[in-house]
Amino acid sequence: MARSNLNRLEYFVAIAEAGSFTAAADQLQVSKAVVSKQLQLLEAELGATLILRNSRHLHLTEVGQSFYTAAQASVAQATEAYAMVRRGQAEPSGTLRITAPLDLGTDFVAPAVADFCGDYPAVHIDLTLSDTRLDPVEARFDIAFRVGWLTDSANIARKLADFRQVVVAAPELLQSCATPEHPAELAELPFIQHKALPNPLRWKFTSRQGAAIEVQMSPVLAADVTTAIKMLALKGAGVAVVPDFYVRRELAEKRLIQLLPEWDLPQGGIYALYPPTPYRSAATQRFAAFFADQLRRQLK
Amino acid sequence: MARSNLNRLEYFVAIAEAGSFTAAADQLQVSKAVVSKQLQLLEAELGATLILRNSRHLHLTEVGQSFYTAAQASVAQATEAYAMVRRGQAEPSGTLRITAPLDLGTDFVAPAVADFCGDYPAVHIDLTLSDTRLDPVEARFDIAFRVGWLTDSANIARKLADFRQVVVAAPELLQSCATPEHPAELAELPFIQHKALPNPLRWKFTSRQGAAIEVQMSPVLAADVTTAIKMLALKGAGVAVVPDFYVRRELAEKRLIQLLPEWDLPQGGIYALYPPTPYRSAATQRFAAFFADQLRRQLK
DNA sequence: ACTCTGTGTCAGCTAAAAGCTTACAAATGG
DNA sequence: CCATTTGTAAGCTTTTAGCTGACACAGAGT
Repeated sequence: MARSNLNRLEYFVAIAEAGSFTAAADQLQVSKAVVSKQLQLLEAELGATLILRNSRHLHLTEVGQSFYTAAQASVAQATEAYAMVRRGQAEPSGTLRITAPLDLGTDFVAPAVADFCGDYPAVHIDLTLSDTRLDPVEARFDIAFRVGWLTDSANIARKLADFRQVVVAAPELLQSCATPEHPAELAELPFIQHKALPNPLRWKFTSRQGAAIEVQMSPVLAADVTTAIKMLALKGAGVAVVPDFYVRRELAEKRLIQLLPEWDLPQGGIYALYPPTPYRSAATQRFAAFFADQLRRQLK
Repeated sequence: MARSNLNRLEYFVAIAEAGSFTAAADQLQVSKAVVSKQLQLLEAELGATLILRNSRHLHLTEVGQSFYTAAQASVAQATEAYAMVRRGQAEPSGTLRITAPLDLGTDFVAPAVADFCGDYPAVHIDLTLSDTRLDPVEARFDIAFRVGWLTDSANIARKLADFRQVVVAAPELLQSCATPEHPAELAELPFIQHKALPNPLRWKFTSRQGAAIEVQMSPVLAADVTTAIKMLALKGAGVAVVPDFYVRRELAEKRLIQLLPEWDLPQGGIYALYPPTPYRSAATQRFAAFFADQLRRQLK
């Protein structure tokens, strides 16, 4: 006995509803010969005659009637399933799971999330801020934002922006010790170490003229979270290296001073990481675009 | 956007339920490569990722979840539709519409129907007795029994038995007039005419020795129903030509006498007529077999 | 009785799927 | 670190869906 073929249900239902093979063919956008043959195949699969037909009229047999009832329900349900997903693709909805590092997360992602939710009330956002780099597929995130440098992974990455790292210190600290004129002098200053970095004490400076120097810092404090680093630096506990975007306001308000502005540290990137799926939900796409836009505007 | 292909729903549901592509492939009896590709095609049709997968684990995305719910329902309904019909094909059920001529109907079909209903309570039989030859497809009969000779039609016929026609008269009648020794003498006797026959007065007799003669009867009475003919003959109203199977008991009980037993009239057949469908319901097939068997046994 | 028109079916063909097998990369458990 | 399992890719074969054009049939209307 032949295996069932659900597509034929669609043909049968169309015939039953259209009232003729020709009409069904038009509706399904195929030739009437196809409709005819598909029904024959369906009847063969079932071993039963569903439709009595001569070239003028057609009506369902008794089995045809009961088969129609069930088939119609199935096809309607299937159509609904397709429509549901496609509708969801067009109009963002559902839950969006996002993770980001604490710094970027608090200052940029969280406000964006708030704005986005206002625009798309059908979307529910679940935001997880953590400096441990959570894997999108492992932890089921739709988007994972990254700051810095990407480790190799199977995920799909898109760079949203570059950022500079800057050496900063509180004005109070600079009163007690001389403002350094050269990177080498930093080794003498108390340094606040970021433990989450791969090599938190060794920094490579490059001057605009092309000179390069690596400096080994002397840690007085350590933290594994950039927010804490910033707080410590603000309190004058020491010198710290932080992303520029994260201390924009503090620099502007002179609560932190950038040291050695003539020397550059390695640039990093702000990335969006997606699980390696061929298609992304409308909500995902929309939020990613929304956030990239907002970020670009603020960092300009 | 690609048109929907309901078969893929079955693949998707199988994957989701089996928990792996390999298991789903086994269950569907196809290679795993096919399962993989079909899911990719489904995702392409939908423009959404349904299943997050790496070579070790897989789990549904959010859209995948809701799609699964609907798809599962659809597939289950479809399977049920198929099963329903196939079950019906295996185990007779439903309504069986039968028509038969009055004579055959009362004496043979009706008792068979009674017995059959006892054996198959799931079958409901709708029996229509009428000497007007109803068309199976026109009047939606599953089986139409015919006695005599078939006119050309698109329907499917199967001969169940032969029958002889016999000339009969009541013993009372034969007291008032001499028992005929030769067909020609019948022309002198009062004849009961069957108006439903194409040529009810002209009968061709054949002797065992090969002699043939056509006789033109002289009607005294006419009826369009064999039951009435028999009744009239029993009352001694005249001579009549009737199918042998219809007067077996009366002949055995000597309430009717067969005239000219050495001469034969044209033989006819008892037929079952079906609408011209490629497949017949289990109930139809079963009843036809049942009836043919019972008929054969009684006419032996 | 006729043709005319629209209907379902058949035959023969082409193109597109569905399917298999083999090979391979990634992940995991010993 | 190897053995094993799992999903995917590539190349190929077979099956199916689909088209067109011809045909037989049933009514409707001259």
